[in-house]
Amino acid sequence: MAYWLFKSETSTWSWDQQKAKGDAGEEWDGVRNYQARNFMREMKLGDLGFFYHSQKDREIVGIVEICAEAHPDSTTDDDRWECVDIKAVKDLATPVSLDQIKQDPRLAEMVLVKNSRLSVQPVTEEEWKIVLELGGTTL
DNA sequence: GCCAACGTTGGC
DNA sequence: GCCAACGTTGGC
Repeated sequence: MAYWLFKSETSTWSWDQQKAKGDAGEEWDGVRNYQARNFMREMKLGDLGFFYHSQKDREIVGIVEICAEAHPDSTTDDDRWECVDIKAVKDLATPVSLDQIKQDPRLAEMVLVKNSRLSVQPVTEEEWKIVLELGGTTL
């Protein structure tokens, strides 16, 4: 089981929109970055991820599950681009802000901190547990 | 709204 | 295959 983090600007695709899709889930399309795509290719059914709002809110708000492995991105004919489908699992009881993450020395190595521009990124099991704890959430 | 950091593109 | 120019992202 691997853990991931998906980043989205609230105005582009919000957590509320993701939740509205329910168990059907939704394509995580529109990614045009090789690193991000490569991570999506590694994802397996049932892997879990965080849903992060970038820009204005800057906080992790929820938990998602991979419900379809990498397939061609339906928003482009360019066959270089693939994406996975994700579905909302649950809200974090308390959102975990970027500030909190930066203040916690245990999370100093998170990709979110190290490479803020990467929109799809891996999360270690250690980091996963700490963020859940900060969010007052158990699965 | 600014700007630093980064990724991609294309000319050579 | 290098690197300058450009575009985009996202924190501040």
